[in-house]
Amino acid sequence: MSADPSARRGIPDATVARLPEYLRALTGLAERGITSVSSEELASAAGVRSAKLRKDLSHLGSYGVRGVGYEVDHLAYQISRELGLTQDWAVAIIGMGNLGHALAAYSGFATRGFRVVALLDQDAGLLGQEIAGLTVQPMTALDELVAEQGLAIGVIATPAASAQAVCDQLVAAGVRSILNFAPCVLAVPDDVDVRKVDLSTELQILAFHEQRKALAAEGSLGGLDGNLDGSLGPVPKAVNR
Amino acid sequence: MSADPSARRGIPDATVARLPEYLRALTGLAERGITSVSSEELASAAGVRSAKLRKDLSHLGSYGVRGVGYEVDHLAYQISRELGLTQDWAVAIIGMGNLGHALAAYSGFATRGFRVVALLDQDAGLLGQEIAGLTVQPMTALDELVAEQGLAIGVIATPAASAQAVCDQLVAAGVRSILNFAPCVLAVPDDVDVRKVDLSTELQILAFHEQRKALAAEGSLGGLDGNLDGSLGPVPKAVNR
DNA sequence: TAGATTGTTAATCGATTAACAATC
DNA sequence: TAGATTGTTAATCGATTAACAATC
Repeated sequence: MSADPSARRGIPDATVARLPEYLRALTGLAERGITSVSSEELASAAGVRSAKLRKDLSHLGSYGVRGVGYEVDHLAYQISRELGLTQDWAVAIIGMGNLGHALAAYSGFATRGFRVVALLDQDAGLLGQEIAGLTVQPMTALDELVAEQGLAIGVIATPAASAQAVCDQLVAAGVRSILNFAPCVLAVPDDVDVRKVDLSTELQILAFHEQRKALAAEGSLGGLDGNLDGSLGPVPKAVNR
Repeated sequence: MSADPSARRGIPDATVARLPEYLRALTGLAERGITSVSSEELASAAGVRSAKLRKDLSHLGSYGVRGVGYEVDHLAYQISRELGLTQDWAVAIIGMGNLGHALAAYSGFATRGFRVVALLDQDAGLLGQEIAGLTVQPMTALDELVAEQGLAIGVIATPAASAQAVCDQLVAAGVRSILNFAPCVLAVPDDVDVRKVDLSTELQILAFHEQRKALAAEGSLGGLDGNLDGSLGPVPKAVNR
């Protein structure tokens, strides 16, 4: 009802998911020396419609100036603050296989706001090994990491078979935010947040649409639309063009 | 209106995004020798409500038996077919840094339905190097890969700065499905599909919720809710518990 | 038949969009 | 003031959910 910041209480999930993209776009503008931006320009940089951008920003407060636009630095700061990036979050990566190894070295994890404080593995063979400047530790180090480093986010990069056990240990140690790269569903208490990144799921979604396109192209070879007659159409003989 | 398979024409995006999880759950059941499953059981394995599962499956057709449930193998096959996994899709990974290297070796990419046929890099220094059984090729190999191997899906694992150029080359070569790991928005024609996997975005979304929890915990120390009086509340002095 | 479970309906909820009054 | 652009409204669209008739 009001536009005041207490409306912050409930920012829609869909909006929260887009804030990082807005922040990235603003950072890019700032680097190019641009100090002011309209919703139209910022939306275009972030790949959304301007109406959606303005609606999203309206959930944070009223940080623009009518007739002028948004001050780049100020808006970036407000979004950072809303996302909780004005502090550093301690992150641990668990599972030092190919993926965990790459994540440890990946710069995406060194973004402002996050600090990788530990690399863990269940395999005794990897312990003590040095990766990206950190020494691989056993899972038993978790309690101490939470108590002394304020570990808040766990990244699971283990095989699916061990992911739930690792997750249980994270939760037992007090970690309440988990990023799961293992291809499986994790069971957690209500107060724990899990986000999942799943490569094969993404590929499968792409495959669905790619198949659609291939079938549509096939159909259009014989006319406007192979199914204008209302039939069920041919058995979809998928092709690799 | 009708339940016939021609309703396949428009499967909601939200449903498509969940099909891979259902398929994974069914594969798991099949491996354990289970041949029949109810919507309640399958939903629980996939981490959704049974009503949502039944609604999702109703978009594919009528593959269950009232009073009995679903035949595991049959349903798995129907979902596979719908997702386009009954054929093999040729995949190329572009950018052989840490992440690309890990993706090349990652088993998630070797899922049934996909075949990594090429690893590409712009850096001449990496060319010829062998990774996971494949030789790193230059970007100029793209046209041939599309023509001769039916390359359909490109995975961009380059730094953000080169992602758009790589994307343009993929599109020019005829690739219409792209999985983007670079932290940037890609501009593509309407007929090209881009899905994005962004590690730092995921972390930032987790940070948002983690901050919420920390503030809620702090607030509840002093009573039921620090803002019952309708004030704007204290300046959120974020803490690392 | 009696019991079980699907597939569908209808209500609810949340997200998107276009339009425009407010206002710099 | 005139021009520009925000923040908000209201309409639309799509997704979720619970309930239940259909039916094995």
